[in-house]
Amino acid sequence: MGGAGVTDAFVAYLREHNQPVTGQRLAVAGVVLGSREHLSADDVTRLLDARGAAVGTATVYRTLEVLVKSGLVVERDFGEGFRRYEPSRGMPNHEHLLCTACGTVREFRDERLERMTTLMAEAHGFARQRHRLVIYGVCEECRTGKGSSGPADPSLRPR
Amino acid sequence: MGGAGVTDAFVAYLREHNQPVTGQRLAVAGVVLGSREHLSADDVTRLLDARGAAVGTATVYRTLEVLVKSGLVVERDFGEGFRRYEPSRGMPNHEHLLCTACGTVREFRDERLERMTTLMAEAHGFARQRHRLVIYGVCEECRTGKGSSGPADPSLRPR
DNA sequence: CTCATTGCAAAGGATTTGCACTAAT
DNA sequence: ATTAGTGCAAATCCTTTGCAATGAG
Repeated sequence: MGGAGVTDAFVAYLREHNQPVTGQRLAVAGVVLGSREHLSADDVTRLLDARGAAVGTATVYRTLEVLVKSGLVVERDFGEGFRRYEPSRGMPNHEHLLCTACGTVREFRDERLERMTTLMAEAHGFARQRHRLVIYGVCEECRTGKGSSGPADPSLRPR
Repeated sequence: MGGAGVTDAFVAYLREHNQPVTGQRLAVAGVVLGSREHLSADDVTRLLDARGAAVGTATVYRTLEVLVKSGLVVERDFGEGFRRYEPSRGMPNHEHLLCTACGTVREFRDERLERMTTLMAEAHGFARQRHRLVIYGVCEECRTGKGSSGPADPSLRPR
């Protein structure tokens, strides 16, 4: 299946911080770090249920927080009313494209934005910390009617 | 004070749509349309209370919805966990700068972004609908320590 | 008068927290 | 053994909804 030891870095992080390495934490980390999607806390809970390794809601949230603090996962808010989590992979700063029809998220990088937003902030006396760009639109699959290549996992969307 | 008839357009809208023109609606519209801030539903409620014209929470939300539908007000979500509302004024599409220290919002326009985001979306097979750019940073006042020129109204922030 | 709006309180969805219980070290 | 994590349920926060009372046209 692929993701053999995707959680290794997380285990290392926990050990370094003298935090217990529990089965629940490994399960949550495995799901988030092993996914290419931008999962919501609920998505994670559901995937774990489906996988037969149910974890309590509170623990899912608490573990996501630890993952974010470890730097292995990034928290996103696309204005949908809930947060999503994605593994930090290599791509440091990237932008998002959100399909308003199926909810799929595509990411891409554009170096210009980094510099542009810094200049824009300076022009208004702000010391830039970060920026968030989300482009809302309709993906190719939704436009051409092909219900294929979407989120893939049925237990994810629709919400 | 300035805003004599800022709600005229709203009254016209309500009449055109055969909707009752109530005191509460005018009060909410007066606060939102007459403000230069990006108010939350709670800010609106509090401003009305302070103004001695208290309006029920549900009515505030319902009226904000009508204002948004009328096109006179725009709804924003800066990922703070709640929504903000701002009058549509002239500025059609603009970006936001949010001070992570005091919560102040500054807006600005940059024509390039419109075209850029359209191209970015197309490059990934998306039909662009809109975009949202928020630059997070620290405003000049907060950096220089001067607690002046901030949100102005004490009943607004802190939340 | 008649129907839509209002206000209050209950309902909701996402996320957090209190606390007894269980497990990691 | 100790200490921290876990689950469940209760609690929060923002927003929505049900429903009787109220007010606009």
